[in-house]
Amino acid sequence: MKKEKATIHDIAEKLNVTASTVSRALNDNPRISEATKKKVLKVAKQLNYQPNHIASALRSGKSRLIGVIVPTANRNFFSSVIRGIEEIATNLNYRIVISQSYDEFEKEVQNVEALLNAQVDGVIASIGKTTENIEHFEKIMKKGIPLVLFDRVSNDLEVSQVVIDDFLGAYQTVDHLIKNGAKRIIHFSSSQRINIYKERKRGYEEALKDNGIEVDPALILYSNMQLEDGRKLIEDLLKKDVKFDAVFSASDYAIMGAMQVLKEHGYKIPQQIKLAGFGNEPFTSFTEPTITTVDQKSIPMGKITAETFFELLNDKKTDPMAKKTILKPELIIRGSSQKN
Amino acid sequence: MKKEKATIHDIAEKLNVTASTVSRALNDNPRISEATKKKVLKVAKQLNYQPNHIASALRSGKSRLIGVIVPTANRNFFSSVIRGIEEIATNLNYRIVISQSYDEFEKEVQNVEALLNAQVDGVIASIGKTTENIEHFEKIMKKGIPLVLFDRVSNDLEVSQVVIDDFLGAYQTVDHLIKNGAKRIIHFSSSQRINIYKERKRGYEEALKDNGIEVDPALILYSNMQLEDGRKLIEDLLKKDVKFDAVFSASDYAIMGAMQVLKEHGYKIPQQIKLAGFGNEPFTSFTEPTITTVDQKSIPMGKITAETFFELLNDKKTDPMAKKTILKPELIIRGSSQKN
DNA sequence: GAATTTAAGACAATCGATTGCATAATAATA
DNA sequence: TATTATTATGCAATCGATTGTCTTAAATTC
Repeated sequence: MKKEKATIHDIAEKLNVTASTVSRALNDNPRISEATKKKVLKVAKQLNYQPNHIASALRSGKSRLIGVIVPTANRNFFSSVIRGIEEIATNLNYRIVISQSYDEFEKEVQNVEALLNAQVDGVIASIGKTTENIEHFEKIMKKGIPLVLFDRVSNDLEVSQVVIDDFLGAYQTVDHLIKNGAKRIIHFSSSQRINIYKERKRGYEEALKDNGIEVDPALILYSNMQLEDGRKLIEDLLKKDVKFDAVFSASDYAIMGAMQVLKEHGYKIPQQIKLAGFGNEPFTSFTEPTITTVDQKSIPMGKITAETFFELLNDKKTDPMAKKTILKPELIIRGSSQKN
Repeated sequence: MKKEKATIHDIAEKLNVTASTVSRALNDNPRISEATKKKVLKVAKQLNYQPNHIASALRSGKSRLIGVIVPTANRNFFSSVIRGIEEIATNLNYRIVISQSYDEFEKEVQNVEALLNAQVDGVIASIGKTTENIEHFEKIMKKGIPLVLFDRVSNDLEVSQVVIDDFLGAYQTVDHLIKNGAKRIIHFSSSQRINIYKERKRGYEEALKDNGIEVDPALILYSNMQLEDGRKLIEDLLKKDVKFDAVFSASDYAIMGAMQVLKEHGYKIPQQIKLAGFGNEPFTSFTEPTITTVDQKSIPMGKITAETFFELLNDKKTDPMAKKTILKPELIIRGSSQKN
């Protein structure tokens, strides 16, 4: 009953060959005859041999581990990307190691260190909100292992990345709001150091211009874009009696807060004020009215990120070009933005 | 510029000691003098030494990796538990390896195999819906490494587990519905092979009995409890003209579907029909009315699961008692269930 | 049939850290 | 001072798989 795990040496002994032969046989090396391979495979099964990845990793330098860094694992977007990554990785017999930065620069740096120490074969990450410099990511690249960024990326890093076309998503949304009668559109944004917010704002501005509406900086409000922020911003606007007929938020949470306050004040959505968010969080289809938003293609993004990662991993060329994949977002038109 | 990673041998050479001394010094072994330890630490920093976890893992048999198996990473509950686990694990300098079973038995078995091959130091898991037998989990236990189950557990396994008191959560919810005037309460449930659903049903039944209401099996409906299931079940009831004044669903998604259909048919919630779900999914606080539900304490559950795991890991006793932690759920009373 | 390839394995070093046992040097004890 | 304990390291094996080089025997070529 003693289940001592079998090693290649046990197999070797049983067949009167050496461990190297067994190793090569198991790896389908052409230097080993078919007959021997068959025998090895048979004994391996018989002994219930399970390869020791750690030993293999030590010698070969490949751990079959991918480090994944996200700000937080329990936001729908990130957990969906993780889901996508995991699916691809598992199929290729790789494992993913998750770590969270909590949007803290310090933790992000620590996470990179920890993952490198764990000898991951590469890293997939989405940059935290407070990340100031990117030396830790450069360290990964210097090691010569693949690094792929998704969604929250950095322009300072010559590295493969997967994003959605935030500009386009915002542009289409604002254009849609205008086509449905909106003229004075508030925009909720956040730190312009973060690409996605900069791009969404740009999309907002361009859509206004293209529709002959002047951009009024006073209508662009910056916050952390949580639900509470959305509430406060709208309450402020109402207090100051600022006139507006629509809100385009770069975050679904903030637009949710906005909608709550507007409804509390008796405004009719979408008749008096139209709303649109960004992210297609699950709750946006459960509210009343349902919220128009932009789908970020999170699961496909995870899959494509993983695929990009494996391309890099298998690409033996010395300096693989940094490849930028831009996914097309999808405007999901729902009740909060319809004409009357 | 060549950044060859330093090993303990490099440190040893520089100090004219052996690698074993360096290893012991780094591990703060009492057999090494303070003076030497200081010197080693200094040179280690100077060479930017980073320990190779793989090498250490091979020799010591400890990978500092925890395998985590969940049905899906992108459901709020699971991603929150993952978040909690990660937080604790990271603090203890452990890494977590995520894999998803997609509620498929086959995948779950494969995941266990893969994690064991990756030499994880233990496994934390929530069992899939279709899991028929538990041999794969027994295999983990036979290996003598910790296994902790959370939420979806198995009574057949003598293993530490962390759950919420599903019975209590359901009981309190149904009691609350009755106290608010409900008399004929529908219950949405799912496979009775899964503990949590069995317990929730039991809580429902007990609460009815304790309030002098007879349990009517016709009012208990079984499904997969997705949103669509909730819709269908309610549509059926309305078609059949079944009378009821409340619905208690073991899933928030199903109750959401129910609410949609009821509102579409002109029913007033909660005046005519009261609703309550289970899980405290984020969307339940954004609907109209907001949905009464039971909070499952997902992040604490993750943390406690991880803590239980580490207790087991550090417990050198041969046969640590399987420890069952039962968290108290929290009934979150919202608009969908209030008296008139 | 001698010379040269080729095929199939064996041998042994290696990856980097850990650890049981041995040893040298020093301190404590008789 | 001789003897025993103690302290601080060194030595070498080990974890399990991988891989460059070498060897042997069979196959091919002329």
